[in-house]
Amino acid sequence: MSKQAEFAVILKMNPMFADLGADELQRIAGLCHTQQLGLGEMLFQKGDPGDALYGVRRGQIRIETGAPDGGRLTLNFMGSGDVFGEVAVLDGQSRTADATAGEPTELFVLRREDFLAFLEREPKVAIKIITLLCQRIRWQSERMEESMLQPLPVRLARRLSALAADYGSEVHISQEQLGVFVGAARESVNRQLQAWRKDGILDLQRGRILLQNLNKLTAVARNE
Amino acid sequence: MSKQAEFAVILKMNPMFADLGADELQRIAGLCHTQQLGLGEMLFQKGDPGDALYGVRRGQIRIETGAPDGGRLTLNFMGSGDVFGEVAVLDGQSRTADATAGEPTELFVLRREDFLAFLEREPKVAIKIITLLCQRIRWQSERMEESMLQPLPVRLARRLSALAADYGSEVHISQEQLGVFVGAARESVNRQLQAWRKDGILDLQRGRILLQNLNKLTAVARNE
DNA sequence: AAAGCTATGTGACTTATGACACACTTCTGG
DNA sequence: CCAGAAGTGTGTCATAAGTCACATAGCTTT
Repeated sequence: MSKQAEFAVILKMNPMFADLGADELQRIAGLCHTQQLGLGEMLFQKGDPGDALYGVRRGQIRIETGAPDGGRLTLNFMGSGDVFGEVAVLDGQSRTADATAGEPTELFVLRREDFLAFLEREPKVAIKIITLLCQRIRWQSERMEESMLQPLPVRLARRLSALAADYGSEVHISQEQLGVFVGAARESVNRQLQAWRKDGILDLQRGRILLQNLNKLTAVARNE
Repeated sequence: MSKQAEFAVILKMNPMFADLGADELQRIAGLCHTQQLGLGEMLFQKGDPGDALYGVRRGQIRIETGAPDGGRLTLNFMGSGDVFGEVAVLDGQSRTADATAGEPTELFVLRREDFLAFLEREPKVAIKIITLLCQRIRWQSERMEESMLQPLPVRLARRLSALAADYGSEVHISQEQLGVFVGAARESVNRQLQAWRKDGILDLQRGRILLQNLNKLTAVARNE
């Protein structure tokens, strides 16, 4: 498969582009470049202009930010097939976090100027993008309000389920970072995890959580 | 002033359109119609297709929804100069609340089909709209997460300040509805308001709140 | 292997807020 | 003008979650 075709498939997986037609995606993918990064190499840092969208072809990118205590906190991992910077490519605002390669990595790059020129030539696609952004706005306003008001166990279960979807039943994350993700104190996270461990829903190891009963977890996530 | 020019001014006040040029706004305003509503008449109800954006020329529209207990809850008032349905006009999704006229009302109407046809003819405007939507997405994701985690006094102070900006120092709202706005129990709202009353920040009457020291209130809103 | 750092586990305490109960007040319709 | 509804004020209690303090366990660096 050509690089372009490969990129089109990756874009198709992203909700932001999923509703576009195959031909439109092909033409967007035709605008792409590729870029190599060595282990630990920095892709961009906080404050850099958002001048491109990236798709991970192979390797891993860590999205991280300086923590208040001076340490570093990893906010997210982007693995093969993940797309990030969809918003930046559209509005050009500066990056809000750092991105570095956690492994040797190859990226698809869609530059902002190329994409905007394309949208100007293809207003129908621009309108589809507008529709998708609107959906995202609605989704955000519904979810956020609802989600942050949920009790800790629900937020935690949702986050763990999401991580499990990406990384399988063995989630490699510290309880500290999990606390940052769900906006809770480490101790509270620990207490909830302990309770679930006693119920056999999961098991705990240093820096790792082993999901053993994802069904029960998603039941909690649904808050039923 | 012509109706079109009047509508252009109203649109310009809305952050969604504020960055557009005067000529572009004029042309968008040229697409508008007007509509009259008698007191209590319904503009649309929950579930209706979002086929238009509205600007209030005179009168008042109440955005409300059926409450779980069967009563009705007013989510927002739109007065002269307010614009609503900006997202619906772009994505056509169904309305998420009801809208009825709280007074005899005259509206500017910008129909979805007209606006989309315009955007297709003017891709540069479409791209500006995309940029604005992106800003809104960013603003939402930053604010929401932060905002819902604030303690009640901060959320309450922010909401009151916002209401004061729209309606002046005499805010006509029940403590019950204020509770819905900030996601808190009526009693908690009452206790906080009592505390502020004792500090001379505001005074309370049935169905009304009189802001007497907006500076102190905004200080609380900044959470300093 | 010793030392030391980082992550985890847990108890004690505090605080914010929701839930319930009830009294009191103001408004509104017949 | 009266009855009932709607809005408000307040006390009591329960609970979720943060904070602090400290013990323990597992990696890792000489």
